[in-house]
Amino acid sequence: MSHHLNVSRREGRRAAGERIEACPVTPIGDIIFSRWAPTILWTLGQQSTLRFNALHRLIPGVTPKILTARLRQLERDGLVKRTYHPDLPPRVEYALSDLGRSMVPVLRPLADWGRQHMPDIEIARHAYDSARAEEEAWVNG
Amino acid sequence: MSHHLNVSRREGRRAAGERIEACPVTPIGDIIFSRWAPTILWTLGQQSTLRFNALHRLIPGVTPKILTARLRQLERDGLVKRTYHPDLPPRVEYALSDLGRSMVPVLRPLADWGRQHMPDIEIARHAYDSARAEEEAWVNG
DNA sequence: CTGGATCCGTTACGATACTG
DNA sequence: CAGTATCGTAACGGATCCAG
Repeated sequence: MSHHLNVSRREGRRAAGERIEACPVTPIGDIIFSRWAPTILWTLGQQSTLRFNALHRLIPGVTPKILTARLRQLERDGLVKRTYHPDLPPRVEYALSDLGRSMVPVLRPLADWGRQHMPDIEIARHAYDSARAEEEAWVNG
Repeated sequence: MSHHLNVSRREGRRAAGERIEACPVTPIGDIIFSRWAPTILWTLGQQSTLRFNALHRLIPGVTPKILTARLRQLERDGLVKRTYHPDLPPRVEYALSDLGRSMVPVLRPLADWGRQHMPDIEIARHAYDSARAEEEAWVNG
């Protein structure tokens, strides 16, 4: 998955009696855990086709290097189609493949959950940090 | 996002007229993009509570170090509850919070998509690699 | 023995600059 | 316009070590 893409997928030896369904998300980890992949898919899903620099402008924070790397990965995975037009200046258009388009709706529940619960997470973080700070102050007397 | 957790979330300046909904997945990237976070959430979702080493055994491939780090993060985010029992030997139990439990079903569509389309992705990868290899052979004469 | 922490190497990422 | 080159950072993976 992006970093650590080359993970040893060795089988886990299960103790007898332990019977838990393996995490079903793991297989697509390579896609989902990549830093910008979901954002790229989402953005391409909003616009039928986009040129490299357009995509770059629409995704603030990503650098050309990373954007290139993710697009190549998504192209290899068959989620994105890259079309090179040998014009002057050169023109390259990116679009979702059918496979890529099928993934976009899947991101929805994730996004909805985020919108709904992000505030709770922020609160939890502040609470945790406060508790840790207090704890530390107590130790340092 | 685990790696690169400390990402500058600077606003992107949009060119006038470009009107695209920002990727709604980004806000929960810190949670979802972490290498083991979904797996941990999923595994805890199957079992009401689990001890550290039990969790370790159930998630093959993760090292104690990483497992600890992710559990701390998820605890800070309010998704996981950590309970320390000062027994001998010591006992630490991990379980999902209500917030954490609410996230598990969200992973479903992702998992289903993966099960359905993973073969297509494998095929696309082989096709891409073959094309590249052929191309290279052509260049090298 | 359990629940970690430390040391060290690898690799994805990020920032800036430069090129066909 | 569409990337590539170079460099530094930080999250991960493996192995080992440690305290209660």
